[in-house]
Amino acid sequence: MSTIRDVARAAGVSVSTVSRVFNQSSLVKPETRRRVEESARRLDYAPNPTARALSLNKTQALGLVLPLTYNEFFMELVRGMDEAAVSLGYHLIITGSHNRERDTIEAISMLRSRVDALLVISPNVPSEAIAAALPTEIPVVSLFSPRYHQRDATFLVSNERGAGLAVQHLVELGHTRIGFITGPEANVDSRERYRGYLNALQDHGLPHDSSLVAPGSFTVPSGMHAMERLLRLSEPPTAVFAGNDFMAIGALKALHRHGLRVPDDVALIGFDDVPMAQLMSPSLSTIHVPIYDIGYRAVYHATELIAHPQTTDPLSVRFEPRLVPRTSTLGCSALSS
Amino acid sequence: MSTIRDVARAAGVSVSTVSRVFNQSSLVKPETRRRVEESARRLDYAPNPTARALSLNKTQALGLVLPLTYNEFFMELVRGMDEAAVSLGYHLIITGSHNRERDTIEAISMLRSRVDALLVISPNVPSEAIAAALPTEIPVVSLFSPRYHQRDATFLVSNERGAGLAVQHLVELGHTRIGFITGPEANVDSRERYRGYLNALQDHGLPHDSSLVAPGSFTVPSGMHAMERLLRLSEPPTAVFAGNDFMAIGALKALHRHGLRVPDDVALIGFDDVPMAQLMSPSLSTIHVPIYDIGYRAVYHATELIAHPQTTDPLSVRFEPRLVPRTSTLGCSALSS
DNA sequence: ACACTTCTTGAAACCGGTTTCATCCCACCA
DNA sequence: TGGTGGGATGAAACCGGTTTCAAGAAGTGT
Repeated sequence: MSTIRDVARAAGVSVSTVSRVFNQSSLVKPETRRRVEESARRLDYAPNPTARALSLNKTQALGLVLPLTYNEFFMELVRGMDEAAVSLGYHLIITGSHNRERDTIEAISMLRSRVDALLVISPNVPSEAIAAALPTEIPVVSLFSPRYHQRDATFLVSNERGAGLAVQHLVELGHTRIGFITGPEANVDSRERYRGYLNALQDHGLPHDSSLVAPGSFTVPSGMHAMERLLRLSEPPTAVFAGNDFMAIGALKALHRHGLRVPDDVALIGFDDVPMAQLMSPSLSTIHVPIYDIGYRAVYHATELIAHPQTTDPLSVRFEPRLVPRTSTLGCSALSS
Repeated sequence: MSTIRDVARAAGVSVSTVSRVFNQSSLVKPETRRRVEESARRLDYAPNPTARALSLNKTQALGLVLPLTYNEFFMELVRGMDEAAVSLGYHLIITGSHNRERDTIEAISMLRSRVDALLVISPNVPSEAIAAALPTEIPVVSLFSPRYHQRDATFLVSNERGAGLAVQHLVELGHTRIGFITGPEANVDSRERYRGYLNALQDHGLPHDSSLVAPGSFTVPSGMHAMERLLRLSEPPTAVFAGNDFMAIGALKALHRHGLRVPDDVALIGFDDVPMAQLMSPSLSTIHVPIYDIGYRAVYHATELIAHPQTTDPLSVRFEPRLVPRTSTLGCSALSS
C-alpha cells in the first residue's frame, strides 16, 4: 500500500498538503488539490486508518459487549446498531459476554482504548466488578442494564407499562385467573415486568394468587417447565403472561403437549415481539419492543457523546412498548395475515 | 492514560526496556523487569493497541461482512466466530451488507487495512465488482459464497448431499410426489440444493415434474406463497422439501391456513436446522448444518492464514449436514421431546 | 515602490509504540 | 593482565498519519 509520502513525492508537494487535501480542510489551491488527487488515484492511495487513529486519538470504532444468546432479540438490536454506525462513519466491534461476569469484564478491558465509546448490555449481571471495570475516559452507553451499570446514557424499555398492557388485554378478554412466568431473578427487565404484572392486577381489582406465578429464566425450556407447573394446579390459570416471547413459546409447546387449545383453553401472551412470535401457530400475542430502533438510537447517542463529551446529567431513555394482539389471545376470529 | 515513556521515566530505564518487558521478549535482567512492572502497575499502564497496530502492522482484528438478515442463522454463526476470535486474541469487526453489491463493496473497503483478515459472506451476490474489491494484501476467507468470490479459503455446506438426505427421507416414508421450494436464483446454496433434489429424484427412479417446483427467496413469506401455489395444483405434492427452514415455516403457515394437517396431508422438511425449527408445531424436520462450528472453524483458519500466509493452494472445506427427522415428517408417532 | 494582509505551502514535532544497532559492562580465559 | 564474547541496556529511526508554526508568494492600498 502506498503512503502519504509516496503521494506527496509523486505530486511534488509536502505531506502536509496531501493531508489537507484528504481532510477537506483549510484552503488548498484548486490546481494543487487536483494534482494531489490525481497522484493519489494513480497510486491507489487511501489513508491508513490505524495511523489516523493514533494521531487523532480517535478510532472511529464503537465497542459492543452483549450476551450472544437469545439469538433473535440481539440480532435485531445489532442490525439497528450497525445501520446507525455505518451511516455515521463508525465501526462496530462486537464481543460476547456469556452473561458471565468474568467474560464481561475481560471484554470491556480488551475493547477499552480500542474504541471511542462503549455499548454495554449486561441485563443479568448486576455486579460491582463490572461497574468498576467500565472505563471513564470514553462514553459508556448501557442498554437493558441495572442502574448499577448506568453511566453516561441508558436505554431501557417501559417494562411496567408494557406488562400493564398485557394484563389489561387479558382482562378485557374476560380473564380473571392470569398466570405469570418470570424471567431470571437478577434480570432488570424481568423484575420490572413482574412488578407491572402485580400492579396491573391490583389496578383491575383482581386478587393476587402467588401460586399463579411460576419462575422461568427467559429461555424456551424454562417457559415449558413453568407452564407444566401451572397446569398441575388444581385450578390452573385461564390466561398466562410470559415474561418474554421465548418463554411464551415454551409455554405454547407445553400446552400443545397436553392437548390444550390456545387460546380457547388457555390464552397466552409474551413480551418483546421477536420476529419469530408471529410465525408460531397460533401466532403469539405479545408486547412489541422497538428493538431495532433502540439499537439505532443507542449508537446515535454514543456518537453524540463522542462529539460533545458529557456535560449535562446522564441521559436515560425509556422506550414505550405497545400491544400486538394476535391469535394466541384473540383466537381465529381475527383472521389476521 | 500513561504512556510507555512515563513508565520508562518512572522506572529509570529506556522505553526499549519497557517495551521488552511487555513483549515477554529477549532477556531483561529480572531485577529490571521487576522495577518496570512495578512502575507500570503504579501508573496503571497498558500498551496502546493502536500504536502497537501501527508499529507492527497488525491490528489483531478480523473483519466480518455479512447480510444481517435471516436473523437466527447468522447469529449462530457469529457466536461461533466470536468464541474462536476471543480465544485466539482477536476482535471481530462486524458490518452488514444488506445483500446489496454496493453495501458489500463499501463494507469491504472500510474494513480493509483495518483488519488482519477478512471473512466475507455474500451468498446472494455473485458479482465481479465484489470479487475485484477483495483485498489482496490480507487473507480472505469466504463462507457460503460463489466460486467467484473464493480466495484463500472457503467454507461451504454439502448442499447436494443434504438435499439427497431430505429426499431420501421422504421417499422412505412412501412419498412419490415430492415438491420443492427453491431459494433465490443467484444463491449458491439454493442452486446446489435444487440440483441435489433433482439428482435424488432420479436416483430413486422418480419422475421429475417441474410443476412441483415453486420459486421462493429464503424468506418466510416467500415460502408461504410458494406453498399456496403448490396447493393450487390439480394434484398437489404429498410432501414438500423447502430450500431452507424459513421457507418451510412459511409453507407450514400456508398449510395451516388451508386447514391441512402436517404431516398427514402434506409432509414438510426444511434445511439448516435453525434453533427455531424445533420450536414450531409440528416441530420441523430438517437438514442440520453445523452453523456454530462453521463460524468457529472459519475464524480459526483465518488466524492460521495470518500466521502462515498462504503458501499452498486455496483451501475449500465442505461441512456435512445430517438429517434431523421431527414431527413435520414423522407425525406424532415419534413422541420426541 | 513600499508596507501590510491574506493565501498557500512546507518543515518538523508529535501520537505511542517496536526494533535495529551500537555501546557498555562484566565474566571468562589464556 | 589484556583481549574477547555475550548479556543488558539505550539512542534513534521507524510505522503513517495530523498539526503547529513559520515562511514565501501573491495581492491590496496609498
